[in-house]
Amino acid sequence: MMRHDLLIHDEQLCKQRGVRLTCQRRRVLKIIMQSPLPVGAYDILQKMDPPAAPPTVYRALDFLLQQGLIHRLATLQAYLVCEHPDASHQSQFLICSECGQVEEMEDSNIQKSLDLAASQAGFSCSNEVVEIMGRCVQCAGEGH
Amino acid sequence: MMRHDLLIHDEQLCKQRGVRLTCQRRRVLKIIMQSPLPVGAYDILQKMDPPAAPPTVYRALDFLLQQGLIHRLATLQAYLVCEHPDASHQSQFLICSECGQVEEMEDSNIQKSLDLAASQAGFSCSNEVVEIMGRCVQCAGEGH
DNA sequence: CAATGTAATGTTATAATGTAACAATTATTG
DNA sequence: CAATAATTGTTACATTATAACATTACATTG
Ligand SMILES: [Zn+2]
Ligand SMILES: [Zn+2]
Ligand SMILES: [Zn+2]
Ligand SMILES: [Zn+2]
Repeated sequence: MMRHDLLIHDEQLCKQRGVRLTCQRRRVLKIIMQSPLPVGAYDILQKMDPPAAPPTVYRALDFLLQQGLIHRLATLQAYLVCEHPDASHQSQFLICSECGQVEEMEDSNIQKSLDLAASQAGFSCSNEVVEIMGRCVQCAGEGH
Repeated sequence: MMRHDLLIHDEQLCKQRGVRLTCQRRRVLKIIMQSPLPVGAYDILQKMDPPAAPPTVYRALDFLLQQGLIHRLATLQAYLVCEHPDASHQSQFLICSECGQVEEMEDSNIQKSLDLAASQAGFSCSNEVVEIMGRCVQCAGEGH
């Protein structure tokens, strides 16, 4: 279920940026990529083979977040790959409470409405968290 | 700095709804109201006098959240009073990274854009988390 | 290459947030 | 009052994340 092309893409991206996608960082990234659902830091930790300690995982996560290769869901305290890691972007997430699937959106209308409301309040945004919980189209289709 | 009228309002609201704003729940609510900034569960715990154990605080928080008397900020893992607890509502929060102040908004444009994007994806929302980090108008004004 | 400085990792311990499970108590109802 | 339900007390533990310091790998430059 992993997209190998995405990993290669991320590697090239890091090379272009002059940052190092080291062994540990790549291992963590691969674990996240191989998961069909967002994974917690300790889920990743368990899948580390050979084993690792929490700081190793969290450092890798920090790096991957900084490089925009993954996102963190604040409501789930879990991590998932970014599908469009080329440019820095603000995403919105649709999180299905039933199957756990998450869809990453980049909706410009949402973006505009957020920026407008913030600027009207004199607020200058640095980061926007939008996480919508509910039922995805598949789960909603399967009856109540 | 606490709004006593809000506490009275919340008490009446609970009475109307036939739910019990018990002693422990009121103590937790008052602690949150008295704090100028969002408070963590363990901050509340420390302020409980006479002392209490974590489950006591979390149960009270669960109740207050269910009744809509407080909100939880997923990004901060902290709690703050709702200023308009009368009707169930979706809020958006402006969180200042500098001073920690949080402003609760109920922006209908944001609401609409979220609902539209979700429905276009066939997604039925149950709960929406919108937390915008940045600098508030005061802190942005104070130079650099 | 050797010396040096920087970046990354290893390791141990601990902090911070939240919950499970069951007993005891209090409030409500018939 | 007896029975029931709701709330609270208590202990222990689960989960998520970080601090602090030692060690290793990498890069730079003389
Ligand atoms: Zn993305
Ligand atoms: Zn689903
Ligand atoms: Zn509110
Ligand atoms: Zn501020």
